[in-house]
Amino acid sequence: MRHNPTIKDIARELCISKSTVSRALAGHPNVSRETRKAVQDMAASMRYKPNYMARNLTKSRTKTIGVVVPEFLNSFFPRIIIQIQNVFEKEGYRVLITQCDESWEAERRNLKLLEDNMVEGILISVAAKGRNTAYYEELLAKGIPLVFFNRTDNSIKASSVSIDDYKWSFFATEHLIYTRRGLGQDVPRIMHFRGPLNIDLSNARYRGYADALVKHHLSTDPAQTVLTRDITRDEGYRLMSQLIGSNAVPDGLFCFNDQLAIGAMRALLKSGVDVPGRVSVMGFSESQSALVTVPALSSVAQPLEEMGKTAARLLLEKIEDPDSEPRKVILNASLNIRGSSDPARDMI
Amino acid sequence: MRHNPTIKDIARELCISKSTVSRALAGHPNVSRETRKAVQDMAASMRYKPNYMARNLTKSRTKTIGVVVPEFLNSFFPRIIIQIQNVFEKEGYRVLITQCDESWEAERRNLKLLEDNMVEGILISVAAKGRNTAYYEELLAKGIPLVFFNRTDNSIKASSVSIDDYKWSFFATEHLIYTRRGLGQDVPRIMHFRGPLNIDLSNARYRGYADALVKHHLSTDPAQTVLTRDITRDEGYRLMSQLIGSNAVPDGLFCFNDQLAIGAMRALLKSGVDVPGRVSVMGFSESQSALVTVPALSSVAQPLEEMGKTAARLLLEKIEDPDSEPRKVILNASLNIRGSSDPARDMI
DNA sequence: TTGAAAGCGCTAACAC
DNA sequence: GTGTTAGCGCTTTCAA
Repeated sequence: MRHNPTIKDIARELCISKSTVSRALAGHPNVSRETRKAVQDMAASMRYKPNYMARNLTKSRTKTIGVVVPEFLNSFFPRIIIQIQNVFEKEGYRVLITQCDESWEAERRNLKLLEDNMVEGILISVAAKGRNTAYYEELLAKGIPLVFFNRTDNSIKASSVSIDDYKWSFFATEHLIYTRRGLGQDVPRIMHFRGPLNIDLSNARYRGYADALVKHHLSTDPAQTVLTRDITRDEGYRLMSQLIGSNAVPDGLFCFNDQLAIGAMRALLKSGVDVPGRVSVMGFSESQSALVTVPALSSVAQPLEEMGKTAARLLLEKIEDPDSEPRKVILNASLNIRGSSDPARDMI
Repeated sequence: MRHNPTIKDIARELCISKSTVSRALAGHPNVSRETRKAVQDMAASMRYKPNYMARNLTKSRTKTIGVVVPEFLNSFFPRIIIQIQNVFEKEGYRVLITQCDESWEAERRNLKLLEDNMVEGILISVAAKGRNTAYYEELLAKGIPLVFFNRTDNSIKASSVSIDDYKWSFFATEHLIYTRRGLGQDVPRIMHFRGPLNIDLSNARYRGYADALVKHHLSTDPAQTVLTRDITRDEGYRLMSQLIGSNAVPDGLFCFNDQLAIGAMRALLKSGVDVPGRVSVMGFSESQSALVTVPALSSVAQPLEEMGKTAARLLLEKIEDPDSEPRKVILNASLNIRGSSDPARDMI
């Protein structure tokens, strides 16, 4: 690294003190107009850049926040992250992004990494495997604010942004029921591929599903709910292949996420089972691929951009006023009905 | 932020000087075994963490590098980024990630942002729209090393990692020719959806395509190559719809990337055109969705993990030895033939 | 083997 | 308005 000009250099050049330079640059009131102008011109001509480390050291701040997501290979989290970055960069913060591949240990390592980097706050969506509740609390106790988004940890007293997973799962399941009944099946058998138990929202989604069945007087046989090992396409494919093998193909399938749904649909198509004619399939969270499958996948769309922005603002709020009360924001969502669940829709 | 313990605190506690503490912690040789032990124990019990800003300020380093990618909604760049992070975190660096949504101006802003953050080096894959060559050179001149990956700027003298886009496009095109000939079409009409002209590799891909046609004595009518406006699914869909409308559906289609290919395939399927029976389609870069379409999409697979690791190491090399010569690394790739191009393959 | 002192670049009292 | 001084937490001569 070459030597960058410092306020000292500017001061020497102008034969004034560095405090004056500092003040002029910081836009302090008590600087004469001429001095300020001179300093600004000199700074520009020397291509001066403030050294943020020195500045932050004196102010004992880092102006850095961290983001922890379970994965970022699907477009879901990247779309949120982009918004987070937008908000924080505007405020002069740096954003450190980490992903943990759904692993509990990696999540912990990431949190530690961010802590070591002295971030002023952390935005997190919890991993599918395992739970770091104790560590979240430790961070909170150390004065590092946490804001949860999408996948929250409800046992923690911290701000969060999410949608009403219960409600939308209820609606999604009802949609499947209505559709199958519309096709003449009065008592459709609707199954659920249920996400990991240690994601709070996966339980909410399950309850939404189950309650919809109850409301419509349908069987809630536990065998209709399959707990998934992973939340990937491969897992969806595997589970549905099993069902096909044991002749237990349902009339409707509501999946924890799109990946599972896409995998399941693929297994069905491969076996020549008609989707949606024979089985209606619904995903959740509207992935990139929902519009790539044939038929296109019905899913619950979340306002990701808003979620990112809101999460960022909640964290900013907490950083600026550490004593502010945590807030739980619930965003709206929507049901995107496509060909995978409803024969009346375009298949492509 | 609460007050973290500093070496001063440790020193006071142990009644020794902070220089000794610093040395003990840094693993300097000239510290007695007992002192070192005492310091380490005390540091552990006080939960001491070095303040990286102070450390970096004294050493006038930032231990931060930046990454600039054109987008990260497709899994392509995230997969590379994960590897970059792995390499650099192991070396104690922070990684700042930025994306520019293919925009030239946003890319420039990102570079500036990274520069303001005093990164010690930048890993970049250039945006589709516009080119910041002059700015790259400015950064290089300022002593900030740049390493290009995937999408390089060949006019810049800097290290880079990529695959041989010409060669693999040539192979991909040959595959289409062989397949169509195998189906009895001696003189197949192979089209190309060509990527943005200001991405160097998009020209390489075009040349590979064109040369394959020449080799096999096929028409290289310019009308067979369509310059795309974007490199998205929508654009692929739009272009193919036009071709269908004007009755100009080709026998084979080689696309700049998977997104275009998927969009094109969708337009074909929507119009009831048989893929691959009537048209063989090939993408490039093996996206997440390649295995979601029906038929599955043939594509050129790149070693993304290796690309990320290699790019990271090249940058590290350059940071540690600024005078080292730039190196251009070409990685191997492979042709993944699936149902979209070859009727002999599984469609699902 | 250890300590004292200077300094990295910047900000913020406190004087004048 | 402006300069002086001290200090953020750490490393690194230079002495002892």
